[in-house]
Amino acid sequence: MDSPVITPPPSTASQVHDWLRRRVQRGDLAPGARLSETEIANEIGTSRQPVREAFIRLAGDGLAEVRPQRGTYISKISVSAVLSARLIREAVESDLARMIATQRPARVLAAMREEIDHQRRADDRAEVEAFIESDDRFHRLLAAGAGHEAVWNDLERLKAQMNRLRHLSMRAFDRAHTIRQHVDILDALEAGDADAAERALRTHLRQMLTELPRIAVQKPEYFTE
Amino acid sequence: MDSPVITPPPSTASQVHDWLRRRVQRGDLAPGARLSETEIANEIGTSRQPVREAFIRLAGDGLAEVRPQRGTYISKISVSAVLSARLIREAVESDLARMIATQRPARVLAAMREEIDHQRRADDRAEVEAFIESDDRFHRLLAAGAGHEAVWNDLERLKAQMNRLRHLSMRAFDRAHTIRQHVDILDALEAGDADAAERALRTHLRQMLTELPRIAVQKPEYFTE
DNA sequence: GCGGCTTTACTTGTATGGAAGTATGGCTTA
DNA sequence: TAAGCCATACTTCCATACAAGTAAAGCCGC
Repeated sequence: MDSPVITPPPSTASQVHDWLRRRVQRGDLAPGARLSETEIANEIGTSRQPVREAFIRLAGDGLAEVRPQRGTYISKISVSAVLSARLIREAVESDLARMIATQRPARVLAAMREEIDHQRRADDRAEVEAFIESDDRFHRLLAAGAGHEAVWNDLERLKAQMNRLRHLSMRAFDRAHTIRQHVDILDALEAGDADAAERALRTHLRQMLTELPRIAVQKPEYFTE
Repeated sequence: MDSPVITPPPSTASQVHDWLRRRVQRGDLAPGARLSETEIANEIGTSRQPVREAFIRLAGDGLAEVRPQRGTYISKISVSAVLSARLIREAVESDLARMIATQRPARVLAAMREEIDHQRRADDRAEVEAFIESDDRFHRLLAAGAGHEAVWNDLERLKAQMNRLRHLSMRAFDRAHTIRQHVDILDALEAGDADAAERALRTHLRQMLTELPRIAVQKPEYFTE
């Protein structure tokens, strides 16, 4: 019998932290934007302390920088950090794809097919947020299918950097292109062709290498390095 | 002309954080150990607030858990987290090794050879800490050689979990074995044989798969999952 | 002896005031 | 006009007090 998991009621600080993190990832808070303990505290009706602690956690996520006596700012998107994160994802997901190609777990492959359908619908309706979430689930299934779902959580911090970029760059063309590449990956996995799956996956993730410069030129004030 | 990089004086909170993190990684603070804001504050002569903020950062590193109204504890070593971290490292370093094998940057290869000498000396003198540090530098050179040193920083959080295990498991036999495997890797890199380098590296990192169960049985109270 | 309640000593969470550092705009002075 | 000083209005950091929840020891009644 499973024991129920007892979770303590979320503290003010952690709620503020979650709220800020979501806003940063969605691009609602722009890179370089200034935050103020006092201002947010007044806004939500608490003292400065919980807000301050939320800032510390946000800095721990790499999404903000606290400069003593000067102010707290949303981190700009570091080009080199994005490139590193991308390289890591490519390496890890390649290995995961090879594992799946040899095991071909039916339920996971079916779930991936379903996500692709989901992405088609989201694309038709131009629902950007839903598309991104399904895209995330598709890649998460790679880890789950290989029996290493925990890997995905470890990459959370890295993905945070890439997610901000994705919210900036997502266009209708990109979505259609992404779906085609997902199909290529899944076809190779279902065929049990590890080499083809790895190639398709690396191609897919290298897409970002062409998007990054485009966005960096378009919104240079959002980037560093 | 390079401008000097201005770093603000380290705050009390960040100093406490650094201190705690080092102690956790060296195994000085055992997994499951209890921490107290008040106790540490009195010990170092400050108020609870900076200590508390150091706890928050430590929790962000995945090295502690703050349980509201109950206490703060050093995280136990999560078996699944270690396995995930290992899998990620294997995937990433394999790719890095392949890059180096094709480029063969002379200075980096020489530096790696030097680190191996360093490791031999540390092994002779049974200097565990020095050995581990050199081991770290050896692997870091993989990233640097491939022109992606930033990757290594991104893996810092993952390595933190593995480092604690390494401090628990390090024996004279392991050190000698590690050195031999480092030589295998470097030989393959210098020969420009990407496949051999990848094989040697994966073999090396899979060593942990045999060490983990041994330690987990020996000190079960340090582990979860 | 033993189950259950109460007290008490802890824990972390939040509020608030002041200290110290930084940036900015305006004034002074040449 | 322009350079330099200075007051002022911020910022984060730290200290302190109090609030609220937890856990364990001890007492009480049976």
